[in-house]
Amino acid sequence: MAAPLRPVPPQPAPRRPASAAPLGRDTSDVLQQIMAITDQSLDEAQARFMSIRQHQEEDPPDAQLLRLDSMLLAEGVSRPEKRGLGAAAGTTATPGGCPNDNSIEHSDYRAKLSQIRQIYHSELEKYEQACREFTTHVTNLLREQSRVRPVSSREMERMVDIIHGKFSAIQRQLKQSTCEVVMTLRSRLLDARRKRRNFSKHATEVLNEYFYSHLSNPYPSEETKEELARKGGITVSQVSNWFGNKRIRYKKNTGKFQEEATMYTEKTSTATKVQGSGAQTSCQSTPSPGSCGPFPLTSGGDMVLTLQTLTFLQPPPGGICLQPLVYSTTSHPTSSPSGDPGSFNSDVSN
DNA sequence: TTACATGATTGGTT
DNA sequence: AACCAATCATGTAA
Repeated sequence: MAAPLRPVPPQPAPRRPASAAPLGRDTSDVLQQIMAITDQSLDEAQARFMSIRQHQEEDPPDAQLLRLDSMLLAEGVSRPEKRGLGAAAGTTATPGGCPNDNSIEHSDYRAKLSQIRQIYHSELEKYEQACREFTTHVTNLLREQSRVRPVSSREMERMVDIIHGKFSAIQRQLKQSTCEVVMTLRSRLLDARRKRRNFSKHATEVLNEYFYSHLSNPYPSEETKEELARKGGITVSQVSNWFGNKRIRYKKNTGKFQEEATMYTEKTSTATKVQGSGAQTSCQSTPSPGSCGPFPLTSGGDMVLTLQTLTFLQPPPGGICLQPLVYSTTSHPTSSPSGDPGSFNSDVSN
């Protein structure tokens, strides 16, 4: 008979508004709805979610909830609207320097984020409303019961607390899964590596021309990098990356690049048919004494060769001499000394 | 689908 | 900070 109300199994509230989602619906439905926004690899996210969820039951929830809240806030999900844009995209740091077209991907990201935000808030709203209704329902029940048995206000409060606890657990799940989805989305849409695009042909030409006409010292100065970046329509970081990759790959397999090298040196050689007198150094700022450029010369470099193409015909025993032994009497601080940037053949000696 | 090319990232070194 | 070397992840041609 007067059975005290048990820690109620969440029953549907009596007067559920038509618009509200069914309260008894499993939260995984909500997860699915949110996750459907991002099209793939969400099984993984969900799996992670599940495992986190298990931990969650052991861990003190408050700290975790705080973390979730702050993350959702940082990602611009918690905030109802606007500023989500800046908050979301603003935190996106692409260390290597982003190509200038990433705003497109960012807008894609923001669009999806906005969808997530909408669903998140509408679900949150539903839960809150359901929670209120259910609390009212239970309170009413207790009041009815109080006619047949004494119901202390303490008991009332306790029941309300229990209900709120249950609902906040559900909300926590919602927050957790939203976080997961946002992270997945971020990594998919904002990770620069995933968006790699090959440079335009023109950019590659610009870079190659410089590289092969400065084989002795393929280390463009900051100014030169900027110039190359401007000409190729890419960023300075991309220029640096490109030269880093190029040097290492050229060094590793000089033979593979012979054809390319010949092509570019011929190209530039036509521009500087005559060089002669100045033996216009390629060996600016030599890092290691006795050798020219970053790729050590094996034999002290007493021979003065100025034909770049010879390099390709005669890879050094060590396999890492990029450049024919070009002697430099005048050593420049870095590449691209006076008037160099732009005219990549200024120190080509052929 | 696979193999190779290539831009970006990372960790270590100088 | 710049660079190297290894590696990752994507683009592309066969």
